[in-house]
Amino acid sequence: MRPWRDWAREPGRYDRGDPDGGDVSDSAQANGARRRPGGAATIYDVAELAGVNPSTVSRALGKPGRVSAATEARVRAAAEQLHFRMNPMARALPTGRTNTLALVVADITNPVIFGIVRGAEQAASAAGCTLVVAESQESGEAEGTVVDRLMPGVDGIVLATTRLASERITDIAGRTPVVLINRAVDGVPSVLPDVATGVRELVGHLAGLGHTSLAYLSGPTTSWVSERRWEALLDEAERLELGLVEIGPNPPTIEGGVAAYRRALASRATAVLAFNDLMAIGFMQEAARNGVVVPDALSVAGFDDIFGSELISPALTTVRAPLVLAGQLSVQRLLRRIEGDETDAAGEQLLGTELVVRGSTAPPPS
Amino acid sequence: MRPWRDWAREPGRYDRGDPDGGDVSDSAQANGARRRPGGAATIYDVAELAGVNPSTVSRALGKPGRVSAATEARVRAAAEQLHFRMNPMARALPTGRTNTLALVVADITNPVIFGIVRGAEQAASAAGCTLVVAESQESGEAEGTVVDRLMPGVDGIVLATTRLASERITDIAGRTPVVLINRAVDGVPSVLPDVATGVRELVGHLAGLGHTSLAYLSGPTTSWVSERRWEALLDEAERLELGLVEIGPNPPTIEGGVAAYRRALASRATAVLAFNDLMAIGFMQEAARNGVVVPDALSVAGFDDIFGSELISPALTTVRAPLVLAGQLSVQRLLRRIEGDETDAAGEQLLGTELVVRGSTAPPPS
DNA sequence: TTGTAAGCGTTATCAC
DNA sequence: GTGATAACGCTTACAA
Repeated sequence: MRPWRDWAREPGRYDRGDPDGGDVSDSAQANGARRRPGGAATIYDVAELAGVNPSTVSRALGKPGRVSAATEARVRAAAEQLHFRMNPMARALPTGRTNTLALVVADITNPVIFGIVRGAEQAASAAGCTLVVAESQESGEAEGTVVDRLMPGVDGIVLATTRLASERITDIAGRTPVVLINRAVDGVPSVLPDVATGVRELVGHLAGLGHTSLAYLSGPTTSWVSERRWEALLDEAERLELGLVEIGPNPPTIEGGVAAYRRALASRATAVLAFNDLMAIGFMQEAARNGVVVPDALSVAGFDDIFGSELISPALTTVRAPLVLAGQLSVQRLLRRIEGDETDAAGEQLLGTELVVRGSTAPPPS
Repeated sequence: MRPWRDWAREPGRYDRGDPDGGDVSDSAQANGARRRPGGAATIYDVAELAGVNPSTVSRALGKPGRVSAATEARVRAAAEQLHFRMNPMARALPTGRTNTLALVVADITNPVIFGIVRGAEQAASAAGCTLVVAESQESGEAEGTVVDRLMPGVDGIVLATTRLASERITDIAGRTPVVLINRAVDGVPSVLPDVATGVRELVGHLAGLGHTSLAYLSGPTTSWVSERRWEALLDEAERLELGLVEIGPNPPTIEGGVAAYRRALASRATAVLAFNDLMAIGFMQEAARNGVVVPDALSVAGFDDIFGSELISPALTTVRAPLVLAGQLSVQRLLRRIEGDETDAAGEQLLGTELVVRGSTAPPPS
């Protein structure tokens, strides 16, 4: 019996109990993995089995070269035999590192998110981190609450398409590492689509087809990207001397696209650009219901190239954004920040976009 | 300076029978300079400010009526003032409860998952729990690893469309609370679509249109639901005296549907039922590329009613499953299990499905 | 290289 | 009702 083992086993007042005072071998023997009631094996169990001190187990399993090869082998074997898994909570306490990252999104059901989630999950698990996903349901209020709740339990946060005010974001970024997706805030690292280029390509495509008056279905006022797309559109429209109207704000959903239909039609624009594909799809569905043929009577385009954009008929012309990549990069940058690497401190990382021309755009009716 | 604060700093705990009398205050001081990484307050800080013992803070913030109203108010005010957030890791250690649930899915990018994730996230956050999402990428191997890694850090696990072997699932369920979605295993609670009814409705619909030979595009052999659908199809085909062939196994993806195209066509079946909508969509896309008109030349149907099924042209006839509900219910059942409620111990919970007839099914060519 | 023991922030048990 | 303190499982100086 090891002295430290005795201490740990001694029934204190707050001992979860083991009525038979010390010998747990009966049930332990049978199961092999369940030494303590309700719990898994600990480094103490492993240490006992391997005949070493718990701290040695910690070292053997943690750092590679800190113990002798022979000891490490013994410890590994014992850990294996007991199905030992390190308790991340217990580890988090002394180290302050939880190896957990949070991804906060506005709306989980928006397909734009899927790519981001997948990329983030991949990058996180590749780094041995756990990813918690939370949804703010398009509400800045709810998002703040979510972030507050998550903060103490994670090493850092990726805010994707956040609806938070800039000051709030700065504040949060001051307390914990943060990376933004689809939003730029001074002093906070972010991963963004290259809005200007994407808009330029799309408007160029439309102008090339002969369109001279455009309508933009904007997203929520809280959407930074929607605002930026609008600004870029204004620049391009001015440069190419095209007519342009903004219709919105709208919810960034299918319903938002449906709701904007009449106003867009009333604008007499010959091409409608939606803030995102979801809105473009809703708009096209409503057009179809009203007997307006896309693209013959009206061209429609979106942004993001979500799942479904090539399914709808006609397939949607859109500006593809590398969503999976955005998820991956944001997590990688977050991890770098957590490691204390401040080299890319507050930069905006622009992701190239790609114009995908499909069936929903054509020359305007003559 | 509060006495308890001093005592907390004094050598205690493991320091049995060997009081070195030396003070640890130097290192304590050094640490005290920068409190917690991130500067967050602890219950000690709150207690100091409120002029009470840390344990009182714990009680005041934890259980409602365990302290006097006056004390509770003082504690709450102090906590507020310090922006105190309870450290979930520290709390998890003595309680064994992490208030974290895991959702493990085969493929995050499969739209079937979206509804499940959303429902699970809603139910979890409604219960004050954090949801970690992990992906097994359709590999049972990877799924086992993921589960092992997650287990010590969560209170329970929802396995959605798991690719694990039954014994492995039973084993996991023996170590931690588990609820299954789209999979039944003896002794483990599960949430399932009512396969038999859904299949009966769909086959009835097809038979009513005049189809007499059906082809089933099966999913992976590891997919429990795919197997069940096949069995139910066999029953129905037999009962209605219809021809039926199985084509597969296939990956449960768009590519899987594309790949199965030629074999399905060769079967001369007039109606093709895919294991899921994704495969049905892939199949329809390939049919379109080959000039085969759906539903005139061939009827196609799927299962799940994912986002995109009503977008594709013709819109897909499918058996809708209440995915969001499945996510919610599974988390609710998991929580009940975690609370120790064994009443619904190992039941299969069947969710009603709904036949959604759209444009992809029609009478067979005469 | 390995053992010793303090400490992470919280809860639970006991004593007053 | 509140204070005191061991314990949760792990890491990490410091000692040996």
